[in-house]
Amino acid sequence: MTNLEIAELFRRVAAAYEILEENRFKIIAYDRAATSIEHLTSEAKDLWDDGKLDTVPGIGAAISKHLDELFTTGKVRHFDSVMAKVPAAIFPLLQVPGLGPKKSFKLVTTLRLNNPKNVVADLERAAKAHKIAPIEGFGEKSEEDILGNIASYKKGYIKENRMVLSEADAIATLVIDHLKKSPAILRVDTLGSLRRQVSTIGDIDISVATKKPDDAVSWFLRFPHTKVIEKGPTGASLLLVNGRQVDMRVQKPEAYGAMLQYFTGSKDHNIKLREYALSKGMSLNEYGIKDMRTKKMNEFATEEDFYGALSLPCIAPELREDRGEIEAAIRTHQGKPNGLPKFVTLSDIKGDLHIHTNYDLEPSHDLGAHTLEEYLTKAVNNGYSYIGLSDHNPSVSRHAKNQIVAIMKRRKEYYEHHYSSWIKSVQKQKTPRHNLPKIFIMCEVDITTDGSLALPDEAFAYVDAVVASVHSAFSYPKQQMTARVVRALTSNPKVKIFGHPTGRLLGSREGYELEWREIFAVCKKQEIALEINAYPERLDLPDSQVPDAITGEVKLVIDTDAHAVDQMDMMRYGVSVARRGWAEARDIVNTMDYNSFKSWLSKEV
DNA sequence: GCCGTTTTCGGCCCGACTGTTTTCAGTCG
Repeated sequence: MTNLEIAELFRRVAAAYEILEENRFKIIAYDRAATSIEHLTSEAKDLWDDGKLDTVPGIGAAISKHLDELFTTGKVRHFDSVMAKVPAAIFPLLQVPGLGPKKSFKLVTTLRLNNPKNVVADLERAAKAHKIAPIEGFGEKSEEDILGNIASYKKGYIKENRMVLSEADAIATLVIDHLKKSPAILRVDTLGSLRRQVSTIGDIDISVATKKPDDAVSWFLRFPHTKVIEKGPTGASLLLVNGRQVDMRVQKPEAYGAMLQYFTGSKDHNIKLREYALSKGMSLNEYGIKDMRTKKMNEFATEEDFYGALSLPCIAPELREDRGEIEAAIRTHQGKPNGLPKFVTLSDIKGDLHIHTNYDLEPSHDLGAHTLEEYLTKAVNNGYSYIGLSDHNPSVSRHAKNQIVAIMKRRKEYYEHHYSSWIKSVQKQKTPRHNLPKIFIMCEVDITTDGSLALPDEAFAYVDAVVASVHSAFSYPKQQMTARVVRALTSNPKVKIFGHPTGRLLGSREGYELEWREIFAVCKKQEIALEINAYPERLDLPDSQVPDAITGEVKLVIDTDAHAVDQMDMMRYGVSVARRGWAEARDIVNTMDYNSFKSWLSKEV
């Protein structure tokens, strides 16, 4: 039973309780347990195996006992009996936007929709036949809404096209640049998932501090768009030419901090924060903080002041996911250990170890677009001390073993020769040599289906280190996939990086399944770094798994997988992933200076 | 049903929006 299935089960129990008019806090408890299970980074079953289920927030004695039964027998008699008290056809309806337990129950019972398999289609037919409007509590408008919502349900609204971070970033930058040109606008920030640097973004939300809201809104409306979705005194929404939506909210400077905090979220963070505030006699909302005794509302110009009023240090947006950041902030405030992390920053990064040049080694996958010299120039501009040339290995199907060895030898000579020529030419321009980036001759090697590496042993003499990655057969069962990866990671001591470890592609491919605890243990023992691949469609390791890697004492490396020089600037997205995963500079090997990094890379365990 | 830095009992996030209401219930983020 997967975490998502358990969460779904809890939500159904909560819905059944809601219809049965159970204690509403019990309903909330089940909903929270569902969310909590959903957000876990390891399988609940694994935690149960280890007897660690009681560490999961929202899982107490009662639910824990139910999960015992679930993992032992495959079902929970108590849940079955609760859900049997309500019609089974309500559950599919909960997936339709706008329909919750109460409305679903009313519809199912009044219209006698008994078949859970067809209930959505049956409801649609009933709506078209105008059988919904006469039902008590419904009307013409809600009948119409139900039809519209069923349509969007059928389109799969849940997976509706979210953007990758880089796309959202690019759009937001254009809008922000536009807004900053208005004299009425004093400050501009992103909000929501973009500000928290989540891997995928729905709408772009932007806040503006202004004393002249009307001027700010009308200036915003001058940004090129196809449609004004709404506009009012507090903000406006535009549909852009590319089909994306941008919302802008305005607030006066004196109360700007509370709005920024509220709309940055996440929802879970805000809920936890409001609970904490309440325990101190304060009530939070998007306008400020209300003292429960005096009923006085206090306004805050900045987030620092807002959090400060709660006796907390300002929590970085990347951490606001209710993954323990409020508890950590309390400890920081009290001067206790295990407080908020000392974040890694972009300027801590000293090199990029996963770069593809256009040197043609007749590879298994894509070549890069630029020369070694062009990447070196970019590395100078980015202030790097070193780069790693990690082209894909030569194609195995098109070459004999000795040909591959010859290619790798030739390549090493090519890179060394070109690097020394480049150094000489740059030195003629009077740049001191000690500021120039060094190179590591590496290779991104396929992990083949049986777990061997797609590079002959003899060829390892011509590389400093290897990035091992899976590029095929993504649907192997978990055990087999784990054995395959473990074999690859332990087959040669020059394997130092496990590239894009989950294999996911945002919006198009789920990652493959791995027994992570086993992978972490192997990486720790072999001193192999897990890659945080900064490519926006990858962001892999995912941020949710970074804390587990750190707890498992596994080192991380942030790489861009650049196939062109400009892509080296995607490093910041990888840094965001690390920050969201609470990583500090000491957790990340490419924050080391050249000498330390070189000795780490060349250390053979 | 969960939970604890004023609590192991007595609380439990907050407001907006919508539609059907005539003061509120349900849903959402």
